[in-house]
Amino acid sequence: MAAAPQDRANLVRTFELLWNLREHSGLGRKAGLTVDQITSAAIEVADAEGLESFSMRAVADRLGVGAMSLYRHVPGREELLDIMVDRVCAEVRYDNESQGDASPGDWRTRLEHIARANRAMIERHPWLLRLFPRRPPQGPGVLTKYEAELRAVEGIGLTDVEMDSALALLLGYVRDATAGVLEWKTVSERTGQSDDEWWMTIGPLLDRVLVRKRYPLAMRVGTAASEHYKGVHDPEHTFEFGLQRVLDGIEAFVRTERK
Amino acid sequence: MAAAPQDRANLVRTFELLWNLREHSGLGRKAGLTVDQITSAAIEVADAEGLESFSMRAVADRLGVGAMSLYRHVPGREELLDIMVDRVCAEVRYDNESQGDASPGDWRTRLEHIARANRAMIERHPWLLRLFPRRPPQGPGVLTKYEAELRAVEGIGLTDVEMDSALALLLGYVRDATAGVLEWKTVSERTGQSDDEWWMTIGPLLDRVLVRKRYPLAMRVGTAASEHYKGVHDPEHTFEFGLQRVLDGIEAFVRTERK
DNA sequence: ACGAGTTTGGGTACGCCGTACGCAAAGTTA
DNA sequence: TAACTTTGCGTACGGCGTACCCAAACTCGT
Repeated sequence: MAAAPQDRANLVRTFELLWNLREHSGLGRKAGLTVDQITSAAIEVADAEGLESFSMRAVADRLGVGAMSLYRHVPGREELLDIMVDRVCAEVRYDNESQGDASPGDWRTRLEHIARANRAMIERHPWLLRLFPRRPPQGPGVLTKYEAELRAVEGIGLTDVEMDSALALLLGYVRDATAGVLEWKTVSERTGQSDDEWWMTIGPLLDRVLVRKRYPLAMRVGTAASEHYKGVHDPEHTFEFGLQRVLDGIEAFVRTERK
Repeated sequence: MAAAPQDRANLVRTFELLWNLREHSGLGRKAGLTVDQITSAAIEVADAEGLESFSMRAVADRLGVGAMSLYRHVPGREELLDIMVDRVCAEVRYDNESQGDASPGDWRTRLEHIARANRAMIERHPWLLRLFPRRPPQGPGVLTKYEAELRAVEGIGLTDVEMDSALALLLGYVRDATAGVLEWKTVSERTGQSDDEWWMTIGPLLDRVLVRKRYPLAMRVGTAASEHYKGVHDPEHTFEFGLQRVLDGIEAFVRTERK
């Protein structure tokens, strides 16, 4: 539990990697590998195979190099994950709607845009879900994204801490809801079992122990929710439901603070 | 990605374990180990050492048995985690406030109680956070808890799917907010670095790259939020802020549906 | 041109992990 | 006591992160 000086050194080095602060002396053998290449390959592996198949060896294989070569450029696996997070945060852009050209009071539209952009980011890179909770890497990608998100709630009558809390609430919801959508919609990432097969197995078992009588509400609602997700309704609809509830909650607070 | 029959067999076996459906033939050597003992030891290990130190060997060591003995009683690591989840869900009790003896219309108080009970559960067992998103094990603990939570929102004017969505919204918030509290409050579970040490290292680095000018909002709000968490204010306050926003959002919806 | 110095690539190895397999110990039943 | 069933668990395999170390590739001073 003690803080090893090694940890601190890695933290500093990762920070320098994130901000491109390390200058090359010009001496020595030319690097055939860059941090950017490693990061790209790592993201490709995680996107394609999932986090549980993500390993230093897999990343190295994809680059056609030896496993230990990666450690010349990146402190370790955990730090590489931080760099990956910063990179995918950098790829989300709040170009128009969240900026000043929308009416300044229309923060709700801006937050909706932010919510959808974050959901899209997670759907592009589902492994992000397995990384939370995590201390966010303080790189340019994360900070730019955070700054843009703060601009969306700036000047609507919240204190600094409330702005942070409101954003955390919104983005937390997006993570959770997106996780729900991904969990139910597609083949399960970890077990390799599709949702249908899962219900086909578990449903009869539940009947067998007569839990319908002991858990009437759970069975009724569970079935309804399951049907709902299975495609009769749009999973989009469920995401929107919670999103509007969150925004309503923030809106109610903004109004009482302003009055 | 194909569904191995092995997975299905494990699913069935785990279900039988959860519901105590396996009867003993009476023959053969007496079992010196029970699933309950294994589950208890496993929870103790995860509580004490964290999920990253949780391993089959560690659990076996705590029980004073060989590692492979566990596999006589439990299909594998993943299934043991499912059983642990069901167990800790069973230990949360919604005794009084969330039941019918409160006024039937006071669903908001009931949901607050549920939120706090779930937060307490996560704080007792922080490793739960690393398990989401996860298909919930359909055991007695999980189902009892779900049933009780549904009773809190039954009959207030929501459809079945909306009841499920509202609960998912609330519990998702609780997970996220509790993760935030734990992340900032105590020594970090994974890196072994305390939050103070982290800021001591990262703060000067941020200054060095002059990001205060490029990310004015992020720096201002980040500092404010950090001070807030560090103890000037109660972390309880932040949890409550988001909780009330979520409940406001649900309340606004309930009202419009009823009118 | 050439050795010295510096940096990179990566092979080997160690200690973890989950767990398949198979055998010995311990119990019941005939 | 013999046959059978169930449990405990030692051994072993393949995979992981990564410490260590040396050779290859490059620049520079001479």
